[in-house]
Amino acid sequence: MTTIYDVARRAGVSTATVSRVLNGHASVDPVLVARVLSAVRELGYRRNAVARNLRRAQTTLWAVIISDIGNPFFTSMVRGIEDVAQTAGYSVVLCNSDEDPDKEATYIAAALTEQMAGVIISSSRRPKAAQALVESGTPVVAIDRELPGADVDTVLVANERGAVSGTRHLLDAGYGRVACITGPEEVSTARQRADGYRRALAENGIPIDPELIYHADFREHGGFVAMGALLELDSRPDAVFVTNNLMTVGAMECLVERGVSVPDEMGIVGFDDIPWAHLVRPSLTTIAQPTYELGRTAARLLLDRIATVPSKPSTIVLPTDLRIRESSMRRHRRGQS
Amino acid sequence: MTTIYDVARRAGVSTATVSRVLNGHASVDPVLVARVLSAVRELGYRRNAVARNLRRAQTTLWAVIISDIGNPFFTSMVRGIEDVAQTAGYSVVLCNSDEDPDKEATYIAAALTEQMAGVIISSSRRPKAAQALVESGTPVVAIDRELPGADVDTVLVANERGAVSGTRHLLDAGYGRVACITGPEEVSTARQRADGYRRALAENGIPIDPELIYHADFREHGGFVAMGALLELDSRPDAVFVTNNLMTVGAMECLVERGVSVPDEMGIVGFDDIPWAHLVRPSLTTIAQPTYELGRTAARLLLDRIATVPSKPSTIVLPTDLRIRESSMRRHRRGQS
DNA sequence: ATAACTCAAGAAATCGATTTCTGGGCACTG
DNA sequence: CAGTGCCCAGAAATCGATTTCTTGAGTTAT
Repeated sequence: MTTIYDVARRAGVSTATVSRVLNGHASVDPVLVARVLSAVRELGYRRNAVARNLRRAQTTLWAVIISDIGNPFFTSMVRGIEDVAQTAGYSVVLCNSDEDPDKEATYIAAALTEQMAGVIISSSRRPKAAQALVESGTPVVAIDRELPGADVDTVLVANERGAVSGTRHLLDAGYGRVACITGPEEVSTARQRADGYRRALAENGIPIDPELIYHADFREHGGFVAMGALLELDSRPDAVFVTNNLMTVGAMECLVERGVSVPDEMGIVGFDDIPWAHLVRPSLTTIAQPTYELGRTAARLLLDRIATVPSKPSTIVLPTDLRIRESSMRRHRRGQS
Repeated sequence: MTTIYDVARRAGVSTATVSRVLNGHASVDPVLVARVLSAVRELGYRRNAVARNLRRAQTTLWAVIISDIGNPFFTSMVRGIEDVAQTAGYSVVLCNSDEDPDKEATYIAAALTEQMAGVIISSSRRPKAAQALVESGTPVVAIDRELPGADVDTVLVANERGAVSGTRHLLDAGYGRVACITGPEEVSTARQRADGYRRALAENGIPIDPELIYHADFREHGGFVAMGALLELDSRPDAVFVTNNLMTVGAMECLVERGVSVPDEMGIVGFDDIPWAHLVRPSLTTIAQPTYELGRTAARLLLDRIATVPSKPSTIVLPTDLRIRESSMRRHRRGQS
């Protein structure tokens, strides 16, 4: 491995001068610049980023901690983050916590010991580890989910409002008994979307039936199980609002398996679009989120935070978009069960 | 930031002893061990990984370079890699090249300057940059696609064989004029899968019609355009074999838009499963790949390569699995166009 | 013409860990 | 009891860059 010393020797200058040439922080005699640059070229020198990071006490790495890399919602978000990061000269370390607080803590610890330049996190549950992050002074941005107990920059979508629009749409379409499958109570998005569901019912003067609200795990299987449970109820719902994409798919599978026809016997609206929602039959009505934009926004906030430390954390809320497709369009009005 | 010196002072020992305690490389008086550990705890000391990496001349980071983070095939693969990496104490840096050789070169350079412990790469096109990687002695594993001009550990699926099975299946189902939409010629998977298509035709004594082989870009839009072009042919095909998942989706969209009924007017088989293929109507017949296992295997190869440098690179080929669903099951035999 | 100042480049310190080198103390052996 | 080894812990070197400090040459002003 060639080092800066090799370059300095070959160019007949000191390492300080080589460093100055490479970083352009001070003026250097053009003759020496040329000598250094050609020495670099001849030796195929590549500077050791680890040594550099040590001296400068920071890296060009961002940790992005998400809870499920298998969910297209997160990958689209990551892409948005990545695109901004790369143009700003940062690389993204992807950390998949799988909704496991221990795994998440491990990654946060790694971000700290590796001196990462910043962290973008969509936290599962209540992480005490995140406290340490914030206290260490590492720039942090919460994305998609609030970071409980930490005052940091945050990018969210209008969860409650989106949920209201989806639920209201089901009611407007003529469904009378609308259920809700939501995520773990500790997760802010699960709570807010369920709140929106409740508000939409309240606005229509419909009493809330706790039996119709089911907490699952935000995964496909959870949606499947939840849907099954709802179908077993004595007074079965005729529509369901599902608060994330994977659970929506699981619920659909359950309905297909049991031969419940959508949208006639059961209307369904899911929060967050899925790729190819339009190819699924019946095509799925969804509350789409600006996933890519979510990532870009978080990344820009992080850039700002890295550049200028002292300023109050801001929260940005992006709008959702109700995409009406077949799964919520009952063709024949039937007697409500 | 507390350093190892702070810990040493507090424990009344030298930094060497602290290091020995923390790494467990040599025996240390249990009394001192206890003193060091309690000093660590009291100070909340966290070792600086950057300094450590510099001294040890290697990091605990893997670069995973893929060509499309939006493709569920790659994310599932990444998950497999990640799961192995984490249990072995490595973190994964995800690099999304977007099939852009320049972006890819940038990432490879970063992997080099950051002294990453290893690289797993699914290369777009012919990267000269990859040469530098291999020459530098960085352990490299090629995944999904061969790395042209470099002799490295490789994990692939049985592309040609899988393509043969998919094409043969279409012929067996009674389709007479089968087209093929494949990827860029420079990508090994695109070539091998097209080869499989040709072999299946040859085995059935069907002449290859070059008009029926379309090279697109492995993306959704590419599949859409390709399908459109095939439909314009004077003697239109009655089935199509598509060599990746996103292009399959694009082709389906085109067929839906033009009102071509699948599978009656057009049979379709896609390489690589898509999530929710069973919810799409008609459900898609696919040649499924063991994506997660692909990732795990590559990660294990990389671990081996890091542990024991000198050994000949190996190539592992994993099997594919034809999943027959509706899109290739013509219900009524029609006259071939 | 000399003092004060500017500026570029080299020498050396520094970042925070690991690892080699060194020396003192203890045990075992002849 | 002297000599040889061994083991453990501290001192110091080291990784490869950046950055501060120092020096000397050249410039400007009085």
